[in-house]
Amino acid sequence: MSRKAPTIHDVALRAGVSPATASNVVNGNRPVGDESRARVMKAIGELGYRPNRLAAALRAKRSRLIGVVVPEISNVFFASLVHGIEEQAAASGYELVLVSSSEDKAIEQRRIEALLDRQIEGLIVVPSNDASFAALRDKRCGGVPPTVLVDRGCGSPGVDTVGAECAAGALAATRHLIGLGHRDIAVLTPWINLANIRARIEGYTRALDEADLSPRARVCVGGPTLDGLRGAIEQDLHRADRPTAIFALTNVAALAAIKAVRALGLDIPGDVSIVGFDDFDWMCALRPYLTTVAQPVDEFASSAWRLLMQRLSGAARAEEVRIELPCALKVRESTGPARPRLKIAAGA
Amino acid sequence: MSRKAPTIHDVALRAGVSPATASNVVNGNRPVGDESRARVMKAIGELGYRPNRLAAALRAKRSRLIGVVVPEISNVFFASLVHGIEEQAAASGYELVLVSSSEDKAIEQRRIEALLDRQIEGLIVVPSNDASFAALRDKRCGGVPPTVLVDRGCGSPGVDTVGAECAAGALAATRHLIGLGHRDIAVLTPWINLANIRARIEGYTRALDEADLSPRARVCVGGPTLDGLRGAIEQDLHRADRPTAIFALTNVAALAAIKAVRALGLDIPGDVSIVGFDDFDWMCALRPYLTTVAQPVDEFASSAWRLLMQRLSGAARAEEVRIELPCALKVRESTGPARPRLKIAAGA
DNA sequence: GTGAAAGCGCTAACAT
DNA sequence: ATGTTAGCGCTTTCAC
Repeated sequence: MSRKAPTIHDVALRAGVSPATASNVVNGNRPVGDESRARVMKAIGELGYRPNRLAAALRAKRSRLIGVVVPEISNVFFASLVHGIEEQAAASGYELVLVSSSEDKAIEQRRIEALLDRQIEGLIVVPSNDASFAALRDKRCGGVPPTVLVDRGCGSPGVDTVGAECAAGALAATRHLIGLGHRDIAVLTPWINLANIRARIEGYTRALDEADLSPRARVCVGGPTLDGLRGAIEQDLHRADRPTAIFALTNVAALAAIKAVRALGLDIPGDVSIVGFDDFDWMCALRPYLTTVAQPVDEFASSAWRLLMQRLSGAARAEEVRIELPCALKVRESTGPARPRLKIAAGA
Repeated sequence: MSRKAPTIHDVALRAGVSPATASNVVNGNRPVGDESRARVMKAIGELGYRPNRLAAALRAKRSRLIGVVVPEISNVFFASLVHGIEEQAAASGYELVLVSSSEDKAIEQRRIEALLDRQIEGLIVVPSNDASFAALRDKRCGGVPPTVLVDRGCGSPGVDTVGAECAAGALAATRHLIGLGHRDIAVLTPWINLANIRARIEGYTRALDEADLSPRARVCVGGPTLDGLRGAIEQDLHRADRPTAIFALTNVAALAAIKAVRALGLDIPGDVSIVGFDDFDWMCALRPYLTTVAQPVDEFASSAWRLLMQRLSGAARAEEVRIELPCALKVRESTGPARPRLKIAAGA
């Protein structure tokens, strides 16, 4: 901050070449003679020149900035996703501008506008709702940069999407529970208006159907917060015909289910079996290790990046690409055979 | 992307005012007459004008971009920190450019250079090592923007820092263990060359001293990865005089300790008590709920942001500010009375 | 292979 | 209160 930083002009001056040539050795946009190149390199070293990427971006209309939008950075799932994306970005000479929507549609729109104003070249979004992207596109009349939707909004028309085979994952999980003898299986979910969640519910429903258990389907909706989810499932757990198994459709829902079951003094999986969603280290550290439907989050990140780069390089086909990656059911300790319900001990 | 976006020039033209006036209604830098203001607003609406923040930043030399550097985004602690910072940034009209150092000094330097090239106005860094910032400053000969170091590098000269009272936290944790009758308490840590870690070790050592247990101090160093940490503590656990308690100095170390103890078929806290570091939801979901030293991560974020904004506004004093926030020992279920060691069951 | 010149879109001086 | 002008630092025609 002492005296103002040298510009490419200074470099050119010192090297006795034109700014254009200096620029060309820095960016390799066009061939440069060995003689000139050497002198420019020398000048750069002596001056400690660093290019101003802001100016370069303005002129070249290439910011090499990618906007990343997630509902909640502190959610392990999204944090892992961002981690994966950042790795790719660093390797490709891009930087990430990260914003959070807090699961709020209005905030999301506002934050995305901020990203667009910054001339980001592309967008990777876990939208707060399935219609987010369509809304954005409508408002901007098509003036939206290449975008990839991840985890949510999968299959939206006109945009590349990456997601999991949620229905299949949920089907496997529910079958597992039914195979264990469970007949009262509750689903715990933050909401039901997202397609990926609906797919999970559909998988659940299908499994129930197969076993003629459809009438016993029950879905607890608790909102995005831990407390809300916990409250929702606790209510269900208080009923006389309380579920003997809970299928939590997100990692936060799984946490909520565990806490609720504990709070009632019930045993996992003795009284209540639990299947979660997503798979992270802490889920198999303390007991019981959680049975869960693992989503391939690293592949989410790499697929999303690949798709985005294809769009940016113009190498992509006109139609949207829709990637669906398989989930893996990890059977661990939180699920066990169904047992007859005991009353909750008074005062427990 | 259809036809090129309107510029402030177009707005001015349509409103019948000068670009300067249009700019002034957009930015409120100088007062504008009601008449002109209204016409500019109208033009903006009709054209769907959005300012190009890249150009504005270049001209005004104010990017309103803050660089954030963390060792590992997927680590819950850092993810929570970033979450907190992003909230503040959004509220203050800034955006965050997020990079990860992967705990690697060279990568860190490279990524920070990339941030500086983008003319970020400030830097919030969890450095990969205590000397990172000094190295950066040396290399750039003072050409470094306002910076706040968080979690690590606390007390570094010439830079604002935010951290926890690690020694006190560790002292409390170790006293708790000693009070439970433990005499062989191992520390598990990724490394010992970071000041915050050394402070934790110092707190541990002090507590040992108080109880005349100094000769029994043992520190297992396992590197940053879960597997490395787990391997390190497993070795110690295999010894005949294995520890009856483990004090893990990071959340990853805690996870490693738990996994290692489990793998040996030992009970927590029956055979081995564990105290962790940091506090997150999953730590008190599955059993046993983890006793841990909680760092006030949200306050880390808000303090760091406040400090940075003070520097940016010039409202800060010349000397560096050093903030140390208290930790809280959360006593839960993973710590219990020391019991005589039993042999590890053969074949377990 | 190299240079001269024109701006990217915006805002800060300096006018009035 | 408003307009005019210059130029942030860079890249890119277009010449040679």
